[in-house]
Amino acid sequence: MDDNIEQVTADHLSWEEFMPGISIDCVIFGYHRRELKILILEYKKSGIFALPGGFLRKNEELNDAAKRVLFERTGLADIYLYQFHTFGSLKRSDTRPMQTVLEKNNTPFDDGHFLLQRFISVSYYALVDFKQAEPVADVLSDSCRWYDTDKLPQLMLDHHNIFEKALKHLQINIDRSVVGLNLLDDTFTMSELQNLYETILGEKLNRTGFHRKMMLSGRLKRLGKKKTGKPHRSPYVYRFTED
Amino acid sequence: MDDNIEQVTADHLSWEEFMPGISIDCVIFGYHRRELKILILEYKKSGIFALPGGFLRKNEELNDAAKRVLFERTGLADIYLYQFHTFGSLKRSDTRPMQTVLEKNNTPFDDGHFLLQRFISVSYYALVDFKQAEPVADVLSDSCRWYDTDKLPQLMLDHHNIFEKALKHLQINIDRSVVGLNLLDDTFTMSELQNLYETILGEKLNRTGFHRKMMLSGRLKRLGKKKTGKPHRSPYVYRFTED
DNA sequence: ATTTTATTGTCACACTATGTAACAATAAAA
DNA sequence: TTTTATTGTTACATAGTGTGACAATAAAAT
Repeated sequence: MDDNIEQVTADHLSWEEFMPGISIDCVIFGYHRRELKILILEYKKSGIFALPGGFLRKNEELNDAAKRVLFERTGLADIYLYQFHTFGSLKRSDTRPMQTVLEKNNTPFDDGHFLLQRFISVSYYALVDFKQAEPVADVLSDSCRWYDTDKLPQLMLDHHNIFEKALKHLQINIDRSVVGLNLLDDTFTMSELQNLYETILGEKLNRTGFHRKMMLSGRLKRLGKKKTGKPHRSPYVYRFTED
Repeated sequence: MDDNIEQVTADHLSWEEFMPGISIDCVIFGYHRRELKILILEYKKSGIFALPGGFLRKNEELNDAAKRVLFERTGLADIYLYQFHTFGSLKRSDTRPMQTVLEKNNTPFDDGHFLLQRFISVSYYALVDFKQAEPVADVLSDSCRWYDTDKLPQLMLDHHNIFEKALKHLQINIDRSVVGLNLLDDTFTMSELQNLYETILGEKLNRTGFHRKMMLSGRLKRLGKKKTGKPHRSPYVYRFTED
């Protein structure tokens, strides 16, 4: 990354590099200890929470812009990304939260400031390895942190709608091995995979049926046994085959 | 509609009413005589074909803009519309086709003309009653006509990609009764419904299995018998129940 | 009036997928 | 050696789907 938001905000003319009116928002999913998590930014001293986002450069592919946002917030490249919807409600035009953010940052602005436009948000969800990601706040933010999806703070504008729609798409796509591949460790037990499913779907699944379905799918390769140190039969570990 | 494109093109300042860089494209599906069709515009004297599209007014809901485009091209309101993807490839930035269109229309323009920007296209597909729609060309076009989806002309920019992605989404959504409801007459025979499925999916389906699945779905109400005037048993006619 | 024709509605059977309970295997603690 | 909790597997019932067979029928052909 040879540019960053700090340079951009320091020089208002730099906003000229971006397409006006188009923003990119990312629902970045991680998974740890039976909890589904997403990354949330907190703007400085404002108590305003938002999904990580960014803008589209005038000579940049739309999907590349989403990858760039991902990289800037997590340090990770080659992330699974899926564009699931574009949000264009007029309710998104409320500029008060962003005015508050700019004030708290002591950033001078007028009504025509780039960040105070109406934005159409092209939204992606991403699947990342919770352990590998290193969340980084942007210049306007104090923090970029993981939040359990069942304990989210109140989010700016329609960002909670965006999250809910992303989760619905994730639930529909759960049977693609890319979901387990990106949210779990490289190898895992059948119980760990079932726990992931149950967390994402928000419901208990039958153990026998789940086991059979996964084995018949042909997407899992059984490796050795795993020592759990617990007083019962030790489970096999599995890995996803490429598909 | 109290505005139209004629007024807009006559007065360059009117482009100020629209969000820059954002366009809306519609894949408008119809069905007639076992053929799936979409509406295609032909720009005046240029041999350039394109999907019907439009732009987003600064104070307009994104979905309302799509409805407006639909109404302008078909005269129909209350159409089934589904936003399926947003296209933002740099390949869309090639302004030569639109320059040709403007030249053929004897419209003076410079490099900064509204229509010669890079546009991000928010794309919808629509399902309309082929018999009720009355296709209307816009000012830049000679015609707005139905084309069989298996005999499409070469389309501008990435419009063929857009069509293909719309068709994939239609195929995935085919089991929602809204598809049959909007593409068939109010009442229909089982064969007519099966023909629609086969046309959309591009494959033959088993008659017995199709019949059974439809009846078990609970989405069909059997009405009376239909006189076909043909030398064999006459079929029942059905109607979709609301869901 | 009877037979022929093509299509429709339904049934029967096989096969697959899924929900559920039961039971044996097992690793470590008791 | 027994107990405990979890895992892997099997068995059976139920639901869904693919396929062929056959009777019902509306109008044309005889």
